Amino acid sequence: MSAQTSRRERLRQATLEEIHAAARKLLVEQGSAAVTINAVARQVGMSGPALYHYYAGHDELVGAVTADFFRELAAVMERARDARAGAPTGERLLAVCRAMRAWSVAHPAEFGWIFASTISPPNRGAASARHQAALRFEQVLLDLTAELWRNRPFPVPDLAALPASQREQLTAYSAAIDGRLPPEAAHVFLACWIRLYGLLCMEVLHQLDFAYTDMEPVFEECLRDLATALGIDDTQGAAS
Amino acid sequence: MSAQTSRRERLRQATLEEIHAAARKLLVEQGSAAVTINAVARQVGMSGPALYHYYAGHDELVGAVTADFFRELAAVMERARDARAGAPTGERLLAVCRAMRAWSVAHPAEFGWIFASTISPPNRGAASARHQAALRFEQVLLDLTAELWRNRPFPVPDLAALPASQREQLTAYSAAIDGRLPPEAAHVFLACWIRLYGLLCMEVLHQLDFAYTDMEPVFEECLRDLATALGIDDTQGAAS
DNA sequence: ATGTTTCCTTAATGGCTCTAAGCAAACCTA
DNA sequence: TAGGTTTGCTTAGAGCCATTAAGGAAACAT
Repeated sequence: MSAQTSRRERLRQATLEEIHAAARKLLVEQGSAAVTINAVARQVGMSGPALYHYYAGHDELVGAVTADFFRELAAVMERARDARAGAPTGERLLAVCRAMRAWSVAHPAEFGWIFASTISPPNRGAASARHQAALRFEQVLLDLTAELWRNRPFPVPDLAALPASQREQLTAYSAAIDGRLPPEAAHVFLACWIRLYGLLCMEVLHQLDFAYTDMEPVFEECLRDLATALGIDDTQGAAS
Repeated sequence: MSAQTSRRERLRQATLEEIHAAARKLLVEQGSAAVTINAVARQVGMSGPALYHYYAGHDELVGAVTADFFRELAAVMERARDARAGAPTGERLLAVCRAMRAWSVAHPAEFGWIFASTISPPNRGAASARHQAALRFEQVLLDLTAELWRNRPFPVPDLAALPASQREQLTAYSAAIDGRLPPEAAHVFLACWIRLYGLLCMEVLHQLDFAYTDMEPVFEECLRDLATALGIDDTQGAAS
């Protein structure tokens, strides 16, 4: 294993990229069921079982491609954050949320894989690429929220007033994120996360078509709620 | 076609029930992918293509079973509503929400089919059993909310202050439900619906496992928010 | 120059969806 | 009650899929 990437290694990486691109193309153009080992291999120009030199099976291929999507989404969010490097934290957080929605709406099939997939065993482990990518994704929002908390703590509930079960879970989660948010603040963070993510899922999976087809105003409304909960004074107008 | 159910018809119904039960058993015990035409037929005791006498294909079978789940969920909610026939509307509404969660958590695989499924073309039509069942399901919450609105109108936003797109959509939806809620009230109803359904999806699809494993307190918290939004004074304590 | 590793191939097994062809029992009707 | 028709099933088969096995040829390492 040389430190410098060998020719072989470069070729292999190129092939992997080609495989991922083929899988994504099939997903977007023909839906989830069309992403089969055989179809992907055909698209790439090799036949069938050759793909097993790159992935142990269908589930692993799907996991790798899903991790790609996660990374792409995280990258889009990070870019939105970094594009406003000097701006107030709250403004950056809202921009990140909007970037998240923009990507999700523009890539519904990909978002569907990220969210609606039952996570198959090979991708369940904490070491899996899928999980790593999910962490990075979570991190973007967590970082900004922690920054917000440090700069100007937002209102939090009284920890003692919460049910014991919830208190314990929040304490454990606070520890898991190295105490960057105390349990009470983690409570608010998770509540925001739930509303944001939940709304996006409803939109992308078309659960609200019976009433809403254009969800943009609903999303902005949700964002205003979150801004209030996080003590972001929305002096800059919400983009529309 | 006799008005009285013929012997043939009774047998056919019994077979249909057996098929549905077999499909559900496979779903619950071995997951979504195990529900194949062949496996279901094997379970029922007939072999393969016989099932095509009952359903035109895999999608239609899935749609029929999913509609069953929808109906079962709706029935559970209706029962919760009717068990408190004399009680205040708000209390009944909360009971219905809790019943909805109880069923969903107790039947995650079934809920997954209801929610997380991309709705396949044969089940997309407004006349499909799936859609009918979804309507009945929506109805339970809508009825109670409309009753609430008639008895003691809850606070609503100013329609004129909403974006034009949203205003139009709410007006159309209000008309679609025969004006039982005016557009402003429909706005509040839909906001509640989104939070409730969204949270449930996150829970059942395990999107929050990284922080919460016991979501019961989170759900009760959400319910308190909804009660506030709907002007339900929660004098009776929330069951815990 | 030789042995090893890597990448790919074809062959084959067994499962899946779905169509086609056909048999037998149940039903209606005359 | 004898006739044809409808219904419920069967097996056969085409074409897809995932996955394993066996082997060939090129690239690489020494």
